[in-house]
Amino acid sequence: MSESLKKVDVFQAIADPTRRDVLRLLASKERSIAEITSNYDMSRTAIVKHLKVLTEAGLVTGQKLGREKVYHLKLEPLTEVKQWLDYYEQFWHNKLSKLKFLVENENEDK
Amino acid sequence: MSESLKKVDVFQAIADPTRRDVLRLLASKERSIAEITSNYDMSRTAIVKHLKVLTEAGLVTGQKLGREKVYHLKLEPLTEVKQWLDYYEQFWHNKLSKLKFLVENENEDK
DNA sequence: ATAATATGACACCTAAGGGTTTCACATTTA
DNA sequence: TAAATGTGAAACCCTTAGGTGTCATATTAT
Repeated sequence: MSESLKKVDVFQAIADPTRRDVLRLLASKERSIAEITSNYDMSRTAIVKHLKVLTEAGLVTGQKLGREKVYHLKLEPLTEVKQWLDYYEQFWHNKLSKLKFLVENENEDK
Repeated sequence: MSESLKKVDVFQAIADPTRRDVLRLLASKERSIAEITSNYDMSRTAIVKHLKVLTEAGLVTGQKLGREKVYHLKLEPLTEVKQWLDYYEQFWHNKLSKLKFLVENENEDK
């Protein structure tokens, strides 16, 4: 038993474009709430809510340093997404290469 | 110009557990709406809505055969997810292998 | 022809998601 | 110590998500 207090599903956490963008921001370096917020055209409160979701999904953690709270990225939960994707990769190589060809060359069955 | 009429983001489409499960069902074989519905404790109408979302994300397609409508899986949109994940894999191998070790062996920094 | 089956199309409900503003409090900085 | 900065927390709003039930219609099966 460990790390299982995730209140938010990682798939749900990454469903929102803003949240994916925040992850991208934190990938380069850790940032304070104010710093993150400065990148978006929305209120700090809204960003904090997104950070809460990301935190509960285990994708970020925040620690207080003085008066600011600095968030950094945590990649572990992405393994779940990767594993989920891996399941479909078996079909990928069998079918997708063909399908992709068909799609790119459009309506073959017309 | 092709396939770009996706009204629903693939990340949003896979955010719902039921929808991920429907994808899993369709991975084994194509199924009619009634057949899909029989696997869940919810109304056909609800399932149809999920199928609509999946369709608009490009993850499934349905074709009418007689009086039933048969859905089958389409994997292409998952490439977007895969690419997104790949971006983070650069950190994965650098940091995650270590992190994973730390996590699995719990609180090292205590 | 009739009955059973499968789906389509609505109207409707409730909770949750994503956003806002406002105010209070803690911590720096001048 | 006074002002500025960064955050926490609450109340509120609107739209959408996910679900329901009902009725009509098309297609099989008896």
